[in-house]
Amino acid sequence: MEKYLSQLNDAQLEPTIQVDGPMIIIAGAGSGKTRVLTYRIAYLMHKGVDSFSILALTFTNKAAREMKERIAQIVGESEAKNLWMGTFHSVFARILRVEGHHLGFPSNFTIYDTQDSQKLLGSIIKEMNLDKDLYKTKQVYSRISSYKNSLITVKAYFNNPELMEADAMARRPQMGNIYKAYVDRCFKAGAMDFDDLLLRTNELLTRFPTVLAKYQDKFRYILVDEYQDTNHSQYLIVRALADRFQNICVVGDDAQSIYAFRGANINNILNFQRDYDNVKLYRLEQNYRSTKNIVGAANSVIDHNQTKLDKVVWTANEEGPKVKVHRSLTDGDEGRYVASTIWETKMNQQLNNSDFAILYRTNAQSRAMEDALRKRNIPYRIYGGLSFYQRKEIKDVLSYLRLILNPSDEEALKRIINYPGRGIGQTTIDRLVVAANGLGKTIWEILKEIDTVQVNINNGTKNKLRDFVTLIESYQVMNQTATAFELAEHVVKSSGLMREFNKDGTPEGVTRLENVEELLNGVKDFVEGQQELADAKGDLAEFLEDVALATDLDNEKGDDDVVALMTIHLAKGLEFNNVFVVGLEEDLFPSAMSMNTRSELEEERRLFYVALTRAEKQAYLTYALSRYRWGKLVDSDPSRFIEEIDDQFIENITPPEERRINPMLSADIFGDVEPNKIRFKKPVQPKFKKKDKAPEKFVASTPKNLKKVDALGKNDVPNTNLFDGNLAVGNIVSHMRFGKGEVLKIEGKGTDTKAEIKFEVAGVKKLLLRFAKLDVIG
DNA sequence: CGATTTCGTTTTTTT
DNA sequence: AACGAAATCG
Repeated sequence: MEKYLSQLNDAQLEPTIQVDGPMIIIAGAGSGKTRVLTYRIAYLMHKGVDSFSILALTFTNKAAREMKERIAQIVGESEAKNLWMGTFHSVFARILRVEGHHLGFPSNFTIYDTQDSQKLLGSIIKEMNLDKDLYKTKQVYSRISSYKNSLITVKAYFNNPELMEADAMARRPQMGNIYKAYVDRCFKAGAMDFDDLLLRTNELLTRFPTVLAKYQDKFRYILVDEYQDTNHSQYLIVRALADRFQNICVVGDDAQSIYAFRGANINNILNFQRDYDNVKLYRLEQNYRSTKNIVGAANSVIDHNQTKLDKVVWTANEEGPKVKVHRSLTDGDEGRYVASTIWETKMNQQLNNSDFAILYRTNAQSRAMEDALRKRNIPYRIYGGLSFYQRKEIKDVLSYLRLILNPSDEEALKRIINYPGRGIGQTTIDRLVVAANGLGKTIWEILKEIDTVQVNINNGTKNKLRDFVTLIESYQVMNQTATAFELAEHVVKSSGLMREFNKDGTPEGVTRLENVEELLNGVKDFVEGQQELADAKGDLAEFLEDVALATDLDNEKGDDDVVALMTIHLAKGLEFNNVFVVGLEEDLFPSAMSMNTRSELEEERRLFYVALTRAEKQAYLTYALSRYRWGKLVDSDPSRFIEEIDDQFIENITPPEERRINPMLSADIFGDVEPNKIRFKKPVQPKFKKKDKAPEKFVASTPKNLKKVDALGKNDVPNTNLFDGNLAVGNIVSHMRFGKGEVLKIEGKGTDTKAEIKFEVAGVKKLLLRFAKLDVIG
């Protein structure tokens, strides 16, 4: 143990060997908090704390797994495996399997994912004959989610006139009734959604003091990582469990709180010292990850936030190269710039692909990056987005497995009762739902009693329903003896799913088949992995739970040498040698949806801070002057976040000519640009005005005003436009792709002159003149 | 009842 | 641009 402790600096050592009492560690980015957490857990065990009585809550399963491995290296495998470690969701799902019966849930309850929940809400809204444009499932879902995360149960909702009024004012007076119906239906289906895993845990601990006492006694030492991103529900669980022994250690960085949109409450970390007595406070402020330039740039940005704890992150690392800022014309160019830079840097510095990450605000941005990387044959992997387990074909297979385990699972049943086609149509399903609701039973129960129950379904269809029941029951019998893998394979082959997937020979169809194959391999791996662990059952239920709570990051093979592409949210906690933060444009990052209030904007800024601080050696910030959004080419201004960085840490590297290393590779987004025609008379450096704008200014002004400020900045650029003045309103022009059109409007000047042109076929387009090659024909 | 086509919506981030 | 839901037809 001594040998490990000697690896820590003084600031890290103190909290590591502080055993008892409440404590908070404010850990700046890259300050070694994971190391402190792991060593602290090892130290607790070293000091005689029983490994069974330590609960460590992490933000991702991957973080938990890695931490466990590191602890195992110190204290040994057999001890480390007794630790309770995982995300809030997975740990409390595990506990609810055991204790859920107190609340009336079966131990094999299903975990509904977002898709399931929204589908159920969709049917409820339909059944209640509500206007689906007014009650959008997504909005209703997020509203209910925020109720749950704030611990507002259905009962609490109806006891709260303010809430009801707020929903009524928003022209959704039926919210409460939808909420009630949704909760009832989930309960009847033996299902919990993500938020229920926390809400029901709270219910359990509140309503059953003996259960609370049991877990208080069990978890004598509690550690919570990423505490700044806990929501109210999680906060209460932690407080309840830690109440008896008060051995609670939370770690976090208020500057990295980026999940307010799903209920995270930054006040949990800001107020921790008020919540417990005699809190010991530790700060980790030395950054070991990044160069001076990166740390300096990140600090200068986060300084613009008002809401924050006092903390000075510094580093003794080398100065390193400055943060590079690069401007492109389009998102396609941006991708090509990133890809070629990765290519060159890799060559020059002998780096691996995995030394690079491309981070973006929205998943949709991955496409341009992907295209560019593929053309350069740079291996990459996209994390997040539609996760593997949410793909249609995978959900189809999983729905069978879910239904076998829990036949009450309404969403699984509805998904597969007629897939592959069995001649059971929507009308039949609707009648089954009506019958089930009317009798207070599940659809499965109605199906089982189809002969006796009063339902308007003809005999032919009834036969089909009986066949379906027989099929599922035969699987249930098999599940008694077979492994999860044997069962899954049998289901895929015998249900007709395989035939269905085989049917179309399109490339997508082949991919689907491969995905199913991969799922089966995954089940196999799982079963084999579980069999190695003596105490695990290796059964279907556990597999499904893993799947329901898995994130894309968790499925990381880890051994691939690939460039990582992901959203900044997903990148939290990770680090890379070289990081590209792309799409730094107003309305994209910061997102247009997040500029209405100061707190939203500050969260965007923290997100940017997280992005920058992922980089060890070199950070690149890129933006494009126009990009395709919603299928249309849209002009954009550079993100205010670039301006907020102190000049001394950044360097503009937009080259005099757009980089088009290999014109053959750059099928341009316009499809009409001849690369050698693009010329600037001189290097066009974006000039960022450095005048320390107060954040208030951004909040007070409307987005429109902000745009003006930025536009002025852009117009400082010398007029280098070759086309300026050559075109007038009313001209008839010809465009290689869009064909003939008439110039409606010309706006802007200099390099940014744009023309609005009405094409005969393609309709009205706005084009950057410097870029679009137009022939004036009249 | 099922297949095909059209229409409309979507892009903020995720356990 | 891309996907899903609804409308339409067989």
